[in-house]
Amino acid sequence: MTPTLDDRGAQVLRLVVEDYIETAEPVGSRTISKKMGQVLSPATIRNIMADLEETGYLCQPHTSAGRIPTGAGFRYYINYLLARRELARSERDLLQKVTVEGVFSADDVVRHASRLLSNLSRHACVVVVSRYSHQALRSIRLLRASSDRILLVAVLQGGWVQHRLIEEDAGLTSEELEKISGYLNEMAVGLTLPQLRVRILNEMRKEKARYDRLMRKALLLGSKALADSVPGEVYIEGRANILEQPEFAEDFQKLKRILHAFEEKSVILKLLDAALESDAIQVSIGSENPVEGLPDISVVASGYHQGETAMGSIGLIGPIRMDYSRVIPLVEYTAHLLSSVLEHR
Amino acid sequence: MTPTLDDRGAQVLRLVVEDYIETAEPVGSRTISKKMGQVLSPATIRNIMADLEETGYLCQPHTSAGRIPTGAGFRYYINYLLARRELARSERDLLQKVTVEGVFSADDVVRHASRLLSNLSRHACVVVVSRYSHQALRSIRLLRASSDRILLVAVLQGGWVQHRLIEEDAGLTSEELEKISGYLNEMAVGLTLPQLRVRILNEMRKEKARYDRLMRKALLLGSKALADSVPGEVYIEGRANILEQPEFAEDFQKLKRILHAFEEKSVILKLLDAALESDAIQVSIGSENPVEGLPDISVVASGYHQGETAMGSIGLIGPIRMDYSRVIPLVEYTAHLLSSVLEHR
DNA sequence: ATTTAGCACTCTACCCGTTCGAGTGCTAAT
DNA sequence: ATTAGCACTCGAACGGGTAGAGTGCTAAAT
Repeated sequence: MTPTLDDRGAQVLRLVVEDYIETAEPVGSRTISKKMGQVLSPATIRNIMADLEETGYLCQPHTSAGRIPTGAGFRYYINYLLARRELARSERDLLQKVTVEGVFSADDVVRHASRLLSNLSRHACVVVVSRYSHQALRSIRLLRASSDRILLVAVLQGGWVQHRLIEEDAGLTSEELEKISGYLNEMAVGLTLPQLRVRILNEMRKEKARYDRLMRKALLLGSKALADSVPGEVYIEGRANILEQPEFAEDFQKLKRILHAFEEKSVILKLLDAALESDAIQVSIGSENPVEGLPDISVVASGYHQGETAMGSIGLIGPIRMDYSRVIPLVEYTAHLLSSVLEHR
Repeated sequence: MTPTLDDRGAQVLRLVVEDYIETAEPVGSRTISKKMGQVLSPATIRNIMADLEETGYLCQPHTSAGRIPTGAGFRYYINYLLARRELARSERDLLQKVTVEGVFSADDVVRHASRLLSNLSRHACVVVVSRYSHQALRSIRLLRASSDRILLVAVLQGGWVQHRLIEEDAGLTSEELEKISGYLNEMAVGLTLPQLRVRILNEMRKEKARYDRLMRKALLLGSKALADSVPGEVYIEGRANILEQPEFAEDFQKLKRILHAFEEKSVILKLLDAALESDAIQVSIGSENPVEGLPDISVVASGYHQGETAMGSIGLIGPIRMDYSRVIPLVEYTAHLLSSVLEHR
């Protein structure tokens, strides 16, 4: 889409969108005329609005109501008209404080950030941690968890911690376990989890593995632990903020659909999918978003990364009528912050 | 409260409660008369109902409506009239399968159970894991997490895994770390986390600690890691089920309060508090429940334990109008199941 | 040629009165 | 003690009438 509107049309569109974002009510020509300082009369505005309706940027819920922006209207607004409101110092400080201070695992950091972001924005905040599998291993250790289970703990580049249980049939003494653990660790350091898996499968075929019982055991346990891939995590904070939006208070069906979506990881992943790879902020409005059955919500999301590797994404989920001028810088700043905090771990 | 009702009164109360549970509508005398096989006419039922209203077990939303049970009515029903419906074989099998099968950490087990229970009951399910601090340590290990952070991993009796990061200023070689880890482990096995804390503080005063640098380091790291107590976890599944209840669909304020409560761990903990210590099932109805501002919900919960130690509680949260005859056995069975599964870990 | 005042028109939200039906309480008969 | 009968009450549902917000169109003004 190219900017096809003249100045006046664009300004009216902008004012309509902004008023609608504020009030959630259809906007009339009178209101806009006033906002422009009476430079143009309501009648003129009406003409302009009629044009905007023809172009598809505005629509009327019914004949004698004001106008509300269409999806295309919002899209145009976001692409060409949006004035980014810079974050207040207090907001930046708060976010910085929460993410940087304290000794937390990377999971905790993104969780805290998510919580705070949902509070600041008054929307639901979602964080996806998807790329455990791209992180190099810093160390790996086997511990006895019970008489027939072993716990594998992996510390990844950047403070992520993974652990999983492995069934173990043959009894191993703790010295043997220690030794196995050492073998695995030596093999693993610097590799990602999928790389380690490949390496283990290769080693299993080699000569040496045949003769060293403990090495054989180590490979076996390793391959067991890595058999299925790591799923990643989804954290959602501030779900209840959805309830504060008047558009959902009125339409119970929409509300239900959204809250049900929050219970399904896969749906959330789909919603934030576009933001996963890119660092740029992604805004998907209403029917643009990749999940059918949720045409009424808007997602503002951005990927965050650790060094060169994309690690996941963080985003806000709310009504189409979001305060983008505030929300976009918020998400952007938080994503940057996450990236830079994670870098130094 | 003692059972103060004659047979007829009790039967009518029971039928009113059961009909109300099913329909969420006020129940009229006609309906009850039919349900009793026309043994008594509606007029007679009306008299009985009027009595029940005087006693405080029923009330009318307005003069010409049917009756609905009061809190006291529900309480009487649960205490004296409830016929437990045994679980279907399929339900039991399903629960058993989910909790027993697969190699999962204890956290995963309670999580799965919670998810399934919420699906079976169509209510929101909450699990509290509160008693990490009562579990004896099976092993403890220090791993390097980054150049200036160390990861402490603790495996507790019964498959619970805890890990936390510790800041570490002085550089330690991996051999030294290994040794320190060994010291700590020796000290820790068999103790609970708070016990270990006390022990460490004691050791720090002793002669030996003064002269062995690594031991001193071990104690220091240990005390740092245990400085603050372990918070425990709260998992909630099936929040959206709340939306399916007609009483909340009508009253948006109630709905908001409940969903906001779900975001606050402390509120949830309060709600399940009573169930934490006891193994018996706890039912708290409406205004009985310990959280003010939530007079419209009912909590059915039970503690679960591991061996002799209370580990946490699992419960369902729904409208006062819950199908107790089904829900109570469900929660009870699940709690038992959790206890027995965790025992063998 | 553009803007604007004026006006008729449209549609919704709201209020109000009516009706309908479900359910009650009371009384008198069984 | 029970029940049939009946008058009564109340809320939900329906319909008409009104007020108000906002429109589109037309003709006048700039």
